[in-house]
Amino acid sequence: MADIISIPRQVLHQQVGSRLRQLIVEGRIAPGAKLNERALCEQLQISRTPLREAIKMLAAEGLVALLPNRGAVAAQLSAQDVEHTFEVIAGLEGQSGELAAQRITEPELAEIRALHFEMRAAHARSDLPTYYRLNALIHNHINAAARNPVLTHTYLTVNARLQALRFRSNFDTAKWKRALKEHDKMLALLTARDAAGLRAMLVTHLEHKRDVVLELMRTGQLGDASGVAA
Amino acid sequence: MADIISIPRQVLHQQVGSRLRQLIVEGRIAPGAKLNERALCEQLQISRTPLREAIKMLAAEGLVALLPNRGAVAAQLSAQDVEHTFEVIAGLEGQSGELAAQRITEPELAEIRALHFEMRAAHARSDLPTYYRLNALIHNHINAAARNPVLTHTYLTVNARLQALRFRSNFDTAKWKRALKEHDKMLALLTARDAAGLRAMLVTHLEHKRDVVLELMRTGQLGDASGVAA
DNA sequence: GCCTGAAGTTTTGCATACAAAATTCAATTG
DNA sequence: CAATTGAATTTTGTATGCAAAACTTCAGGC
Repeated sequence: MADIISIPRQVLHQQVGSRLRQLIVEGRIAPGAKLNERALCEQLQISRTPLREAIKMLAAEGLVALLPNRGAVAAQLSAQDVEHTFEVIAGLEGQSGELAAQRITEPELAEIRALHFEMRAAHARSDLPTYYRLNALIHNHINAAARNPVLTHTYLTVNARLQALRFRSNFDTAKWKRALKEHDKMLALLTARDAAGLRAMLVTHLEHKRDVVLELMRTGQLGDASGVAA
Repeated sequence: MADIISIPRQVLHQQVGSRLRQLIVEGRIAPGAKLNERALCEQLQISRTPLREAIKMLAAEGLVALLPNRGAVAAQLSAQDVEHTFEVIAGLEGQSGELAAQRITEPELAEIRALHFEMRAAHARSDLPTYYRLNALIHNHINAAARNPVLTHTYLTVNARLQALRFRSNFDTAKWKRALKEHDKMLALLTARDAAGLRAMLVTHLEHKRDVVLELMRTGQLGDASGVAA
């Protein structure tokens, strides 16, 4: 009999890891910000051991950088890092689209279509947060339809590093419309099970996303949702 | 002035991480084997704190699995895991080949060519260990020529999980010859800067490697270079 | 004979203690 | 007044201690 009463909550370092990951991805710990152990311990009401273990996990994921004898800081991507990361993400999403077109089931496709129209609705309302949420959800659903947990895990890990960047980026109307149009096309290609076409479309889509992010970096408009800890 | 005397050796958990990674990748800690903290502490002459931190890093890399309240075991891939992982590696190597064909310099190409002929020599001598070493080196050099550190890091991380599997796999003469022929082709495509062709060739090459590994798994011939700790 | 289960042992998970490195900051000197 | 040095403080890195969970062993019951 499995777990009637207990709810053996995840071990602490996993919980802490999830929480820290969330804080960094949402930008509440700003890129480059120092992770002060004592401060985080107090905030999270834990001792340093599980905190440090969690930090090591995030370091392996590339979300924080370890400075020997100087602790850890939230990863901060240079323009070059962003280019490199998007190049990898484009490859991963391209592959995931290619596989999804081959493997997706009707119900899965229906769900993505539903999300697609919800996203269009959010666009019509200029509801950016909802748009972002649905956009990410669609990409994740396509990824899931590729039926490859290793691919999904790799994608999520690499993508997490970009999430903090994109989180608050408002982009202009023309580019938003272009992104929408690309999503229309993606849906059509997925419906037609056009694997090569969807791969190409996703790669292009990601290149455009990259350009948007790079431009926001240049003009310094990235979401500094600072105000961490303490 | 930077580091004239000190040599501030890496922090302990990094060293331990590297060592453990090596032990697992080389199969000296067998897949599925338990990582006993006390035993490893004694063997490595360290305390449990840095060891546990190292284990958490390897868990994030996918080299060990964490069992709540039951410690960690070296990752053990099922046939499905192997298929999924090779699918991802094929994508990553394909992309890396595509980029390398666009970005490789003459000296880099010359070095790969040299390694290629060394590898052919090892084949002629039926020197499997040397063949493996050079084979891996060639793939790493192609990867490096893609000039994308994020891609390289992702590739190395995912590939590490397979390394333990391939490490001792002897494969039959026909398949070995086929692999050699594929390498000849790869070199030609790289010389011709045929990006799409090299991508396709690498994907095929990886599919063949996958089939070799899967067959070895089925027939139970995988290198159990067991004999860990103590 | 095999399952059950309870005491003892081991092992893991978290907290704390201690040591070394880095940072801070004020006093001193050029 | 700027720069520098060095003591005080903070912070990180490692070791150890303690409690809870898991495993082992062995006796007893069905």
